[in-house]
Amino acid sequence: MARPRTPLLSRDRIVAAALRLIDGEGLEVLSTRRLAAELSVSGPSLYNHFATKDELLDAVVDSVIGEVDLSMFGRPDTPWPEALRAWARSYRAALAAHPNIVPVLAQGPGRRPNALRLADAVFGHLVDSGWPRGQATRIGALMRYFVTGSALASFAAGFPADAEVYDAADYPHLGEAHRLAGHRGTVDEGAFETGLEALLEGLVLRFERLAARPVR
Amino acid sequence: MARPRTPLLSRDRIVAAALRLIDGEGLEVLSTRRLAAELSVSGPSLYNHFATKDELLDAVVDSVIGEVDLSMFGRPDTPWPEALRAWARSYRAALAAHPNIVPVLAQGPGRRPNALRLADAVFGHLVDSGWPRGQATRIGALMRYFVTGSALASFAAGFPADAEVYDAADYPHLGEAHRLAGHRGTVDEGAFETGLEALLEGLVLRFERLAARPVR
DNA sequence: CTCGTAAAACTTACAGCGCTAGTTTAACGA
DNA sequence: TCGTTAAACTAGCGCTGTAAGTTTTACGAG
Repeated sequence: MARPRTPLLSRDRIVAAALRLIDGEGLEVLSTRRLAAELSVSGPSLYNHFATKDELLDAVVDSVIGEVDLSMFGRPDTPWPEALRAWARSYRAALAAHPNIVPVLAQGPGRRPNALRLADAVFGHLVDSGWPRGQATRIGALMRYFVTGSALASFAAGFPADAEVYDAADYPHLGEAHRLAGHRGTVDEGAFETGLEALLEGLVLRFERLAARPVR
Repeated sequence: MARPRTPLLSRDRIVAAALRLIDGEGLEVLSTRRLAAELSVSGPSLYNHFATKDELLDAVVDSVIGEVDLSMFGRPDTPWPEALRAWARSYRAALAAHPNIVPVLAQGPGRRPNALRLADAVFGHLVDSGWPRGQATRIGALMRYFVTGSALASFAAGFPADAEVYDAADYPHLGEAHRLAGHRGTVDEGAFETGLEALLEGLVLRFERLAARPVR
């Protein structure tokens, strides 16, 4: 077939179909052929819209980043610790809604539009709140480390559910670790919330120390 | 050729060669054929030692985790904040020494021997220091989130070096972001250290609050 | 020592992968 | 109208992980 009268594909259509496939069946299922079949076209047709499969995956990642709520940064009266907390939760929720794309998201450069928009919002609010620019940059970075790390893989699932794995000679403190996998949601969520609160508390202390001496 | 008189391969040899190849040329270069060629054998021979390529990669990951220094947890007189700090730095350094395998490491379950040994050491030291077991579990998890997140991708490299990308209408606060990529090392390292200190400070506050009320 | 079994190497081959090159037709603008 | 560009298809390439079959060696039981 030659060029159709009405376009069969668009970047948005392709991205949405790819995300649906990845969410529904996993990242490794996303081949160009499989995705094309979902869109009732042939594999190479995708290359009319994306130069490489990686470019397509970048666009999928950016659409997920676009789901992160940034509204808390648009309210100058919202204290930065509260804004960071709300944002980190929204960020993690967006990633949790699409766990299968997170490995790509966590690894790749963040340089696409929604990622830059996110960085701009966080950085802007911190600087407006009084953080020096260099520190604000670091906070943007470290929060990304923490949130993407927490969304990437389940900590609890890393422990086999078979109690016999934990030979007391090798792992003297892991006698109860086989129970973790069965509480995966609460363990992982609890760790995220604990870490988030610890980070915020630590940053508040740092901010107060900065406020107690001249801002340069 | 049939079975040789002296073994050509062993799991350790295969893992070491795989890590060398990944470190030297990247993860995507590691095909079974390429790895086999490095070992002067044929691709399918690897399957005598590992059931799948994923199992091989798991073993490579575990060898990297084995490089993390855990000695600070063997000294009961070392305060837990100092032990966590030293460990997090060693953990990140081990990952920084092998950046190309980090995506696999960060994503996969941690259930192999060295990963369990690491978890045992951290958990054990925290519990011995007075942390309740549930909290100690969370701390082990959140530290993993943070360290692997920080080692996974450069934050600074996520910002294009071309200043024209940052249209002030879209990104009003990112006027200087094009400079980040040129300071990649110091930005990323600084963010890690800032986050680590904030985490530890926050956890110290939490520990003191726990100590101020009955331990259950 | 013999013999059956398991193990470790090789070769051949499969199905699937991302992507290129070439062809056909439609859209677009001069 | 016509040349160029764009979007779809087909055929095909080199590469991927891995299965199946063959050959030889190691091992342990009898």
